[in-house]
Amino acid sequence: MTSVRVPAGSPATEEEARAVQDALRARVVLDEPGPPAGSGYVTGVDVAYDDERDVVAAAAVVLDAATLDVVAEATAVGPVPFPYVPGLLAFREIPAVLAALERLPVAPGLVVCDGYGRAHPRRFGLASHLGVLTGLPTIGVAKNPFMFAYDDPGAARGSWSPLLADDGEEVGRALRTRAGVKPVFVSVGHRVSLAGACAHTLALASAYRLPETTRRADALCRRALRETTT
DNA sequence: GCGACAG
DNA sequence: ATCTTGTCGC
Repeated sequence: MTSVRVPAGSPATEEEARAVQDALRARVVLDEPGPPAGSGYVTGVDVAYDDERDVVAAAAVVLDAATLDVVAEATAVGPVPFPYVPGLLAFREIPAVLAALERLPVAPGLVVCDGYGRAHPRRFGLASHLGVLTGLPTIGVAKNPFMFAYDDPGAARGSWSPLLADDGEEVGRALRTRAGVKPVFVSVGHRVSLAGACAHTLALASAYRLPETTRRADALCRRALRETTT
């Protein structure tokens, strides 16, 4: 199991963190369609915590988008760099995720994050942040709607409805990946269109509600956390 | 001021 | 995120 400690260096205050988001937001690229779904590599990233021991473990799992076979995986562990604050999740997860991505032996391709991208109070969620820092195409697939409104999409797999901000902007989509099951909440991160993000999500989530990428990354980071004794 | 609030 | 057993079902 590849594992490495993550370097320190995070905002000292919430105000500082919000300022970082406001500064980096301008670098998000929204006018690229992104790679086509179903081919190339797709990488899932996720993290698990043990606040008692002050440990965060991240995992990055690369899948062949056509077969969903695992191509490569990497993990990284380190101290929890930031408390959980709604809207500032990225500062808690990104240092470890970056370290795990750097340990991969192959280029990640499109990165699927467990959380939001554009669907964020300041339009700069975890997926947007990771995209800007790495330059990679990224999308966010969340299990719960944050502070946005939506109508329940149709019961059929593939049905969707817009995820709307207060000002009426479509910041993402509630996408039904399995018939009759609670939808997932998709938003773009960096260099991918919303339609493309949904196409990737649907291609990755045929057997279960969540994309295979996040399922694999979730299992791996939990295991890495369990096996960490430092 | 009070509550809501991705993971 | 995390605390947490057994159980019903494919």
